[in-house]
Amino acid sequence: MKMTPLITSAVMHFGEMGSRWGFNRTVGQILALIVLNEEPISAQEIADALNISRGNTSMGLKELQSWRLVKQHLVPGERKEFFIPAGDIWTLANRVFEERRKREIDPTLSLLRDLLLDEPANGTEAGAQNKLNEIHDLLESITAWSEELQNLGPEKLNTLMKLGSGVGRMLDLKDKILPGKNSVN
Amino acid sequence: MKMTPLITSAVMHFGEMGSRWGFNRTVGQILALIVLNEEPISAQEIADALNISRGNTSMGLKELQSWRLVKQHLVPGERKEFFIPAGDIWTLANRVFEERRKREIDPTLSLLRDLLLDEPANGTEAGAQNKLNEIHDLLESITAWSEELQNLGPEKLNTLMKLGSGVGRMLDLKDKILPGKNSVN
DNA sequence: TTAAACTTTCAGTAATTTCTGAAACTTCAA
DNA sequence: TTGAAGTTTCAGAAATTACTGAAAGTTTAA
Repeated sequence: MKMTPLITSAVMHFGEMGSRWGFNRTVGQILALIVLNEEPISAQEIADALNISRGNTSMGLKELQSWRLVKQHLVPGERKEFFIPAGDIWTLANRVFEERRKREIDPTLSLLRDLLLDEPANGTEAGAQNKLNEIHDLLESITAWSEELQNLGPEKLNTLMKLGSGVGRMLDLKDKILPGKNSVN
Repeated sequence: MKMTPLITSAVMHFGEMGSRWGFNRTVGQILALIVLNEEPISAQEIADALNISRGNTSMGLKELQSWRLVKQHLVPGERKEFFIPAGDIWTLANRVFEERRKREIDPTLSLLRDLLLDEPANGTEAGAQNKLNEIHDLLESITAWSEELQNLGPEKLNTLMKLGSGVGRMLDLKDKILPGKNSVN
């Protein structure tokens, strides 16, 4: 595992950004290293390349596996475990979205559902509940929509993204194309 | 400013989630309080309701203003400043997306652009650059797409989201509807 | 101008998160 | 079974991030 200047810059940057993406510095670095490395890489090599303890490496790898971003790769004849990305870039990005949705939206959705079951005790609470209801509906739309996009599959999703402003024009025409169904207002 | 049990639960939860959404506990709590409160609320009232120092409140409000999530509201005849949400729930969600994109994607995009300008020094670097290029393209698509969705406006965006699986069928037909333009492949 | 009413800043402290490294654990070959 | 080669765990240390509160700053009214 040779850390060329290019790879070093990228790895360091992914470390910096790590915390903004939902994991910590070393987890970000480990991910970058595994993705950018052509060959499977062992935990010890990672620890050496990044100058971090073996323990930290182990925990980082565990976390990345819980995010389903990296997976183990058994090399025949080798005792130790090697790691590789859990899929192509597209898949990884999807996984990050999905995991983050689970961590950032789902818990709130569930709390909001609970809070909306209670009868408002007074005018103040009624007003607050209205707001919470709006938030709830919005988060639910986002969740449904993101699931929708997921099972559209990469190719179609790509088509949709590349469509650009065409999507607006298409929406204007949609009632002609998909009569009756799903019409809003 | 009366903290009913309902409002308290919501505010505490938004505090917990704050860090996952890109700001810290008290910033999350302050935001929730301002959104759920019908009337404009002063910094002092916020500090009292949340049991946090006046200084912390001031910094939190500054941060929320930098995210363009809350704004000042001048009450005639009152010396102190009051705060209200910077828009409806929809607007706020949009702002969060936008700010997060700025913090989470833009810096990476800019680094990747730089790294891709360099000539690869060897095979390893060439391979890494390929990956980086894939990541770059993906992030650029996401950025372009999210801008696209933004200036679609709330109504159309809502239509699109509510369209559900219809979007898949629509894509199958798109070449008939928008001949020539934006065709992919 | 003064001072009251309010806001902001920031040095220091507190709380939280991350990391280390030694010990415990696992697996496998001999 | 033993021990070598590896992995994981976790208590405590280090680093980072958030918070307090006193002091400095601002604004307005008299």
